[in-house]
Amino acid sequence: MTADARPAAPALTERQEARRRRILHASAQLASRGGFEAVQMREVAEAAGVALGTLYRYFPSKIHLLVATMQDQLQHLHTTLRKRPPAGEDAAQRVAETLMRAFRALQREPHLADAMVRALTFADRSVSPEVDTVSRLTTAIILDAMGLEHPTPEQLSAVRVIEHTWHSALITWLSGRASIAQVKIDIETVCRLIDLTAEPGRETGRG
Amino acid sequence: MTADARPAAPALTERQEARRRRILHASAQLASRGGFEAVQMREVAEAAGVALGTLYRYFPSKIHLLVATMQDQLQHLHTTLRKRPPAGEDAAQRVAETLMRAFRALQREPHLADAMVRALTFADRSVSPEVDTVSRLTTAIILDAMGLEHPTPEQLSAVRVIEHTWHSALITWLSGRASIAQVKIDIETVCRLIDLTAEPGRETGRG
DNA sequence: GCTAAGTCTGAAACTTGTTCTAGATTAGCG
DNA sequence: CGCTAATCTAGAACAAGTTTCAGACTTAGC
Repeated sequence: MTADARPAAPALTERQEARRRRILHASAQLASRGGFEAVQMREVAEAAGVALGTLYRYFPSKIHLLVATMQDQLQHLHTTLRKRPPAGEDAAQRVAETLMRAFRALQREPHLADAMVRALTFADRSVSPEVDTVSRLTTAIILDAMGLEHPTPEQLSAVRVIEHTWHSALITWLSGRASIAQVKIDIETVCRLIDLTAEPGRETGRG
Repeated sequence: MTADARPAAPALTERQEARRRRILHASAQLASRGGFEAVQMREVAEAAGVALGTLYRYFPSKIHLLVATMQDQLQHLHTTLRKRPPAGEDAAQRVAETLMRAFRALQREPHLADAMVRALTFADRSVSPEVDTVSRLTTAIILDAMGLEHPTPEQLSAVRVIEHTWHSALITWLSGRASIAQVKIDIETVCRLIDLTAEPGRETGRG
């Protein structure tokens, strides 16, 4: 039911788990201040109270660190959303509402959003597993909003396109090339794809 | 009619124009070999036969350089496409065909694609004007394929979403998280939005 | 408690993007 | 031609991500 994040994490000790959390916390904190550039590995290490080498043992690159930070934040969001699910009439509305809620959360911490999203789209192949985890989490959130347990391939395509739009629209907003209103329009526009792929007469069986 | 690229370029001399071209050529060459990482400013400068300081006078950062490289390549593509426009029945087909043609071009130089696309999405506010130019060029290419001179706001939204999908799908392909087939499906999926925004009975007035 | 293996620390070193400087070259102009 | 301002060159210097290493500390097994 729940998406398992780490495939073969070799069981960290308590102190190691604490270190990991301190690192992620420091990362998010620094990112919240000044975005991607403000997350400097030496500063993260110092703020987390670990040596630079240790930081690199936990997260093999700055990109890995920030993608893990995003994973963390997304998990929070997912939990929050499950507590208060979107209330829209049809699937498209609920997905749009969900994404707009996430967007508003990001607007509260635009620098953090900058660091996480830039890392996510800049990641190369060496970060693929971690980026994939983020992607699966995002997919899960969207499917939740749609109220689907067993989506058709067509619906999965629509969800992928929605994710593409979501990431890229965030990028344009973060770099100041699109307004908040424009991001909203883009999200609503792409969500119309959901109506296209909905099989008529087959409503959500969600209780 | 044609999109003007440089707003206030202070009229380069012939030797300067030649230098600029040598730099862009070196950039594309190095990018073709090894992607984003292989474009090292010192190497670009050496390959182009200019001093490092000069390179930075022409392009104030590696990102600026790669975005300019993309601008260059897109201009080629636009010219090519105008010579052999897509032949599909309706607008959605023509746009999908156009993007797939561009995609095949990128597949021939995957490393170059990597460098350009990663730079484009990683660019921060300081590169906004240049990224915007690329975006306008892309929009022009898509509108050409649709055969529209005066798109409605709704249609522009669809085009923006298509661009979002295009960029983000490329990213997933470049980082090995999506197959060529999947990119094709995503493009075709998002192009269905065009049908949604087409006003019935109002066909292209293209001669 | 003792020891071997693994982990963490502190610090230096290396890489590549970026900046800076002093002197040489070039362009435009009288 | 000779002057002046702008541009270009070579190279050092700096910044931040990443790697490396010797020695101190933890952990697990005995």
